[in-house]
Amino acid sequence: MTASSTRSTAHEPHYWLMKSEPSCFSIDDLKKAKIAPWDGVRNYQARNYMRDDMRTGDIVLFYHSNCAEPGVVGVASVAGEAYPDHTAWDPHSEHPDPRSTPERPLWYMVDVAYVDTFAKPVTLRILKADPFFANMLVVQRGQRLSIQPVEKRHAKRIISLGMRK
DNA sequence: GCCAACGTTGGC
DNA sequence: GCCAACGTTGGC
Repeated sequence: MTASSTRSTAHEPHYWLMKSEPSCFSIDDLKKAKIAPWDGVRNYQARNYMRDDMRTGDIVLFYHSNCAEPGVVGVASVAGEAYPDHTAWDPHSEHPDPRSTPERPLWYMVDVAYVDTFAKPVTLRILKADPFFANMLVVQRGQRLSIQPVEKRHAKRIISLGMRK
């Protein structure tokens, strides 16, 4: 084990669920963009996941929230490690925060790359109805965190459900 | 549109 | 450090 190997060698990807309101940024928007910064996160826990725990190649379950059929609609991947969210110090952005400056960034983001859109969305209703998913964060009452770690077994099952015609 | 649950703010 | 008030999230 060399000093550089901890981060630079291939590792088991981690799995994440990332929420977006489709009226704001949908999986179709990501498909068109191919790769996009996940900006605007203004929650410390979600920031910490992006800044401290996400690695290039991690798998993202793209979740549509606050819409008619909330649920996982496709797959993306983390395209690079976190960097300062410059929209925070832009007073004209959607989520300005004057506490964050280029010298002392408060908020961070990662780039996310489009991978695939599910043939059939795996809706929150489906997840809640299946005991296999019972301890996923997203099905817990009152869970609002917009970026959540997901167990590999849950991610694998959701992806296989979603890909099924 | 309603509203419960949550995270943050700020007075004390 | 407590906690009430407030703004936000997000399912329904």
